[in-house]
Amino acid sequence: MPGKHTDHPLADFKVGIDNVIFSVDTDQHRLLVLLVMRHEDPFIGQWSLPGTLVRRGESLENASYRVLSEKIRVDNLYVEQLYSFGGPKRDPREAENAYNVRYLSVSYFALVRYAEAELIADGVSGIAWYPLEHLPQLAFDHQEILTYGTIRLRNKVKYSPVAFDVLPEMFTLGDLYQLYTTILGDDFSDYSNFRTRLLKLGFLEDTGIKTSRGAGRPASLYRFNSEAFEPLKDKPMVFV
Amino acid sequence: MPGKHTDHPLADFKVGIDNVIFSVDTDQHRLLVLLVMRHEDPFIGQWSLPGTLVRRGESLENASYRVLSEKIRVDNLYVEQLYSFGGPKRDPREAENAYNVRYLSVSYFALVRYAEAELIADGVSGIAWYPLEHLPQLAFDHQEILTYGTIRLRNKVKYSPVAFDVLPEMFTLGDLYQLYTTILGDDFSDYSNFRTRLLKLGFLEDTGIKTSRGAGRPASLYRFNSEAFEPLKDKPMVFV
DNA sequence: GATAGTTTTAGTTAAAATAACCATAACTAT
DNA sequence: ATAGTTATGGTTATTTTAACTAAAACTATC
Repeated sequence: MPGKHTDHPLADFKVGIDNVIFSVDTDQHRLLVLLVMRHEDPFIGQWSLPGTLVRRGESLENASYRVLSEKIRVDNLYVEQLYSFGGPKRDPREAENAYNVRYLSVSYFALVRYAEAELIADGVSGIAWYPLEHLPQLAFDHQEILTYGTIRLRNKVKYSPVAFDVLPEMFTLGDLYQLYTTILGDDFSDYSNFRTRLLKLGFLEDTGIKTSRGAGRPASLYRFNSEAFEPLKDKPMVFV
Repeated sequence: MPGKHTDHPLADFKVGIDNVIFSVDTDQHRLLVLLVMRHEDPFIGQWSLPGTLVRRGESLENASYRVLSEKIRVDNLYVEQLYSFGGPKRDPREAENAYNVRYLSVSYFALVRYAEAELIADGVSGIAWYPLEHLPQLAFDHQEILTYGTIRLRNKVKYSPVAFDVLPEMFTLGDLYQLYTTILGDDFSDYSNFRTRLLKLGFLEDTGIKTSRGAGRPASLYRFNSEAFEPLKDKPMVFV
């Protein structure tokens, strides 16, 4: 029953998923995004965000997770939907098919633990972490999606405790500070003030265990207490 | 070329737009959402968010705006994309068609100026502003979309100057305060502190014009200066 | 094994922001 | 004239922030 009481034909869509998967290499102080090489047209030979088309009976979230789990093995991650890009002419395949099927992309944003993430090389597909400052040319409108994802990442990390999803169970305040400076830039806060502020919030438990990594005084290992964070979840924990 | 080197059939989609259109009736101190009565199956006779299916050649934004402008006449508004709901089984029509076409909804969020918004009655369709506290049962998953939109509205109004998109050119600080309390609740700030805080930010210009509305001392009319706001746009103007 | 270098920890202090008030001005209604 | 009402312009104590300072506890080196 297309058209109803009007005569405007409806558009037919394929729906794709594109994942903006970030990780933070704190050792090298780099913010990374996962890219895959395209092996088919359009944009063959170009880097792109890992994506797929949604299958029958598959939810958007599942499609997003399927692509992610095909590319990397990881246990600790944070995922949320980002934005939908669906204008006509955004995908060159639209011109090729007789029925004018359109391609809508629902993008997802993920942050994964770098040290733990293992890239799955299937022998064919190129796949790599790229630092945000040295990106290759991207296929489709993926640069736009990535830019949008980067803004979302910076906001997320400022206002919600996603950092603890990608840190190990126990971490030093230095680790945490490294994570924040890598994502937000070096000038966002003094380390000493960052410490006192976070400790005063009261959701970081000192385990008492000390760890020594190279030079300097050993640091205490802390644990994130999600129950203690609960009452604070509406307050902005702004670090700017 | 469905399937490529796998044999998983892709899903075919129709894409719909659903608009969560808010307005604020400051006189009655109510937050309103625009609902329309459905005149066809499924969910015939139930209230729903104003929506449509995307036509050939039409962008998502245009489809959203088309529905909005079919329902109300308004000049001043703020619009942004909200979220996409696309799981299988979210629309009963999916079961009815032979090809298992799925229905994905891209929702948009809008805030319009209440005093100016004129509902377009076409003689058939029921259309009404409903206060958020007294909602009827909604069709589809529209209650979920609306809940999501409400959260977004509260965040938007706290962190960005959307309020000035729906206030008249000139307004009193009392008008502004009314708008904020209606959206965020009465306990978010003392009026006096709200005043001093906003005035210190420096993007409100006192026109010097006084207006008297009923009892009390006449109030100054202010104007929003968007250039003066520009450098502040990254800072959270948190009112909690 | 003394010393320099490094990193964590634990402060201090001045300035700024916040929350809770209070007082007066300038109007309307009685 | 007087009471009621709303806008305006404060004050004050308390917190929060930003910029430093200093000591503690280790490693590496001479």
